Amino acid sequence: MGYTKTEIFTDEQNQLAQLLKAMAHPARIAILQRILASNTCICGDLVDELGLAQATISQHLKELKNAGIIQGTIEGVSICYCINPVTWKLLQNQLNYFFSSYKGEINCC
Amino acid sequence: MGYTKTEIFTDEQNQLAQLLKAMAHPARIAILQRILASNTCICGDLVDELGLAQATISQHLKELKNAGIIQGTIEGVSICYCINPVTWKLLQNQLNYFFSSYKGEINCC
DNA sequence: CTTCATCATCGTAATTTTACGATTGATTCG
DNA sequence: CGAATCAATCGTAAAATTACGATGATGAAG
Repeated sequence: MGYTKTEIFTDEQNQLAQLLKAMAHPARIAILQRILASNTCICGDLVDELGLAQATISQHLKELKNAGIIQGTIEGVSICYCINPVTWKLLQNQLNYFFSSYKGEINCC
Repeated sequence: MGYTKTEIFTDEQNQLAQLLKAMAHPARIAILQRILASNTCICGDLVDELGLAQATISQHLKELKNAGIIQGTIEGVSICYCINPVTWKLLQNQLNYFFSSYKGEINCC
């Protein structure tokens, strides 16, 4: 064992877990905050701003890209990343749905 | 290496990442959905409903509890879990703040 | 007190994640 | 073309995660 048993869960559960996992690292939170803040896209500035090696940043960007949360386009010699609006909206909706199903603390525990 | 360099990130970034990580597994999503659905708390029903071993469920519950997302109280022979309203609200606020800072797709990429 | 039921913990194996140096690929500039 | 720059990829080591059987602890029931 050691791998996640995705086959016993619903597609929705797996998808939400995958999106959350892609965000669940402080470096990737920082990258997303940076992209959200400077609406214009960024690139290897991250290597200077965060204290991580270029290979590591690239790896984190790849994970965010694989999850569909960000997208990148070539901009001359550098690469420009920004939010993927489709996935972003989807994740937002999933989370809204999730949190809205909490009906407050109804005398339990 | 192989460990996360938490010291180079802000407390907020680390905290949000930790909460998301606690949720970022389909089994834990399923557990939370189950707790949210049946507002009354549950226990080892999860072992029957999800297709995972008892030790595995217990481990997932422990992670959710360590992150402060759920809390459990002893209820006779079984244990009753439910949402920790404080952390739940905190996470919701953090995420709302996060998503609200997205200003739509402004011609980039 | 003994047995049963429920859950936590221990120990362990397989896998994944995190991080980085080194290298490669692509594009711009001189 | 050659040098420089930026980013991806490769290879690898350390650590964390996932899963489960076995065992231990605690309270209920007889």
